[in-house]
Amino acid sequence: MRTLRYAILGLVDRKPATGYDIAREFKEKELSNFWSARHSQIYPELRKLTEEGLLEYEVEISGEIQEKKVYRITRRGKREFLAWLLRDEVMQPTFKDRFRLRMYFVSRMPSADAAALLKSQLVQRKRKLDFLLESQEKYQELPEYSSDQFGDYLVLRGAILREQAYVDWLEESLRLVGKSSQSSVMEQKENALVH
Amino acid sequence: MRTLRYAILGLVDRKPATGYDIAREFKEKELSNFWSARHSQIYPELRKLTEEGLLEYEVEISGEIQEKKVYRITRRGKREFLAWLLRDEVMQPTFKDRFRLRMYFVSRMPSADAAALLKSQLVQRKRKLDFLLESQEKYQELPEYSSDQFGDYLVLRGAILREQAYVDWLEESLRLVGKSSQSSVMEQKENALVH
DNA sequence: ACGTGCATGTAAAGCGTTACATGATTAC
DNA sequence: GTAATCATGTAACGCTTTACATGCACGT
Repeated sequence: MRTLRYAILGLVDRKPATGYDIAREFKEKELSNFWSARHSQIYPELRKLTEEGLLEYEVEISGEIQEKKVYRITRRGKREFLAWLLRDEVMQPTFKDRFRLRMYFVSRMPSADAAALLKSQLVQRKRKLDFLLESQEKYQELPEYSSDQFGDYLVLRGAILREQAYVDWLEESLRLVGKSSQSSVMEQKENALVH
Repeated sequence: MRTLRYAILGLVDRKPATGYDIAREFKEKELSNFWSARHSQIYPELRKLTEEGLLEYEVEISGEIQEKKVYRITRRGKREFLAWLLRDEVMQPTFKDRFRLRMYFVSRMPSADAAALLKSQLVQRKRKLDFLLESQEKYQELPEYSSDQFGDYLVLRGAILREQAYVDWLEESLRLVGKSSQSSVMEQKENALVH
């Protein structure tokens, strides 16, 4: 699929960058909500892209000695990136999610443990959602289509809707675990042991 | 992380199964919304789990000759699975999504192409959502906590909320692309070329 | 007889994480 | 001086997909 390749091309197309810059985008920025890679994957990919003539770099000096390679996209790079960008793809059937997998097996654990796991996720997801909602405040009005901010805004909205749905699901699940386990035979036994 | 290992343990714990059965769960069932694997990964994993004493199998004959290995979970397998199930994990920071990555770079493509890509995804996601909503109709009432159906129901609800949020995001994005590009300079040039 | 589904495996290549490795710059 | 950040790489290992490979069972 070579997705990382195109993610890097796109980032460098937005703005010339070093490998370190790219790693930071994947770690801290909006982008990290739907793609990421470590520097150990990025540096070899930058090299490959340069060898293929899709990127080129200039060496800059920061301070006295330290060199950094600032990559720019080439005309061929732009062309290949645009071709990828316009490809209409079938949707990914599976978004792997370990927590959902655990919940699939929820009946194998005592309902108190299920509730604890759900609450822990809920705290984390809510924190994430709050952070995203704060980021949204930077946008007082809709950015112009042709600016990079427009893409930033679209995917930020996507992340917010996604996290909100996750939070809704966790809260609903917590309610259902409470409701369903109250009446269950298994739980009556558990309660009998506790009281 | 060895997630596949535990997914398989859990499935076999729910119900004795062959490798083929497991592959089918990952391909067609609710489970496929948040985890999957191909038979080429499943068969070696089943072998490893058997060698480690977490699974065991009996050979059954279907028809005259064809053998199939029906796996059951062992007591040690149950113990290890439960230990995994109760582990409280930090949330995955990134759910990789190629389509969102494309939209991050939306300003690099003409807005007509962006709209076309969004519409294509929308059709696919709506179809998926409809399928999930249909599946939900099977549940006339909340399954009992201790039944496998309870987990099925929880993750089905999760999938529905997730897909609904995706659909909402796509529709909102389509509106924003229309709105923002109407007034943009770039788009006026595009229109000038068309008319 | 033929096609679809059942059933099980291996091999190669690609993708991704963790760990190994090194050194400069900057702010306190 | 020292800690955090900037900066670039490689190696080993694990996970995942695609392709290669084989054969039986069942319905029409």
